[in-house]
Amino acid sequence: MLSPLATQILAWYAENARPLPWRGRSSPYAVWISEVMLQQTRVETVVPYYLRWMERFPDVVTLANATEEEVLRYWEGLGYYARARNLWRAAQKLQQEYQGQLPQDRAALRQLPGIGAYTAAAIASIAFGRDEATLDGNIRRVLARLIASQTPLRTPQSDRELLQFARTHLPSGQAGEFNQAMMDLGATICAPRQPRCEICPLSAHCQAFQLGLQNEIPVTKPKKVLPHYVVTAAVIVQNGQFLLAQRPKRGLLGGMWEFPGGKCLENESLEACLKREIREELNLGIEVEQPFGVYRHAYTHYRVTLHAFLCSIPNGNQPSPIEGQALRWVEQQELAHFPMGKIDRQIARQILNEGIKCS
DNA sequence: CATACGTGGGG
DNA sequence: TCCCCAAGTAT
Repeated sequence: MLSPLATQILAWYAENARPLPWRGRSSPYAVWISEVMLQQTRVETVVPYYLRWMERFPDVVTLANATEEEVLRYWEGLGYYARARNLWRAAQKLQQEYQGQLPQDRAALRQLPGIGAYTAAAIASIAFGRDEATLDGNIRRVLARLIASQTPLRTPQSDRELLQFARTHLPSGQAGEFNQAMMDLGATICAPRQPRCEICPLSAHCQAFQLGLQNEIPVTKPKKVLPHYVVTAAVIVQNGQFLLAQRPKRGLLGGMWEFPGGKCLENESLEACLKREIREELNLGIEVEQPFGVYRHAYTHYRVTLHAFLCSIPNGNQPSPIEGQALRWVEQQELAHFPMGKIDRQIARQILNEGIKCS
């Protein structure tokens, strides 16, 4: 027996499901890739990446046998790059331990790198028809409004309440549809701001709407102010080649390539900062020749203003990475082959556009 | 349990 | 310009 709420949302979904490339007769692999790409990322952003990815890595084995570098290149621009490396590692685990097939069980899925509580239940329900409820940002907001929950979202207490409610309405055999329907509803009607309650198929079941509280719910925790850092980067040119360094596998932009540099200390000049950073990281003395560009960027938890400088190396010195990071001298035309975050890609593009004189 | 982790679009 | 936030996960 379906609950009236489940009946309503499934009927709405049957008419209003967004036509997305991973919907329809998609493989479990396709569902997996789409779910990971969609983590904290908008549908419109994901679609072109998804299509390119599936063209190049159509199945688990193809992905497992690719290089990490190429995987990151296909991910470049999507952000949260640990997702790409985890996908690649998970593919290798699937190839070795599961004959290249995704497991169908939520608990087994949960053991793969990059698959957490949400994604495990999403794949189990969408790709394998399992009766699993799940919570993402959209579903949390929809459910919180349905029960007019005053509990701040993304807390263990809130998740317990919401998951319990979701399970009582989960239509057996149609959990995947139910979960996707809730997400589509959250994305298109039950929006964070200005929800369109007048056309919502669930308004008759929605306590927040009945109470006129749809703009007050869900309750969210106050945000913190983002710190701002001034950083420098060196475009080091020698014999027509540019020096690139690979970032550590863990942490910000893990495994991506960059023009080396780092954070300025208090009261430190840009040039002094750059020389110090290059000395610390590469045990290398450089000559700072001229300003190359200024780039502003906001990451999730801080902002940066990056000052890039054209630099040279006096008389035959050579860089030697202190932290064991990889270094490469790269021709202009090769820059495109190295996965980079947004700022470094902008610098690389500018190098190509301007055609740097080589010393 | 709090924090780190990217980027782009909309108001 | 600035703030919000979007199909979360790992530590």
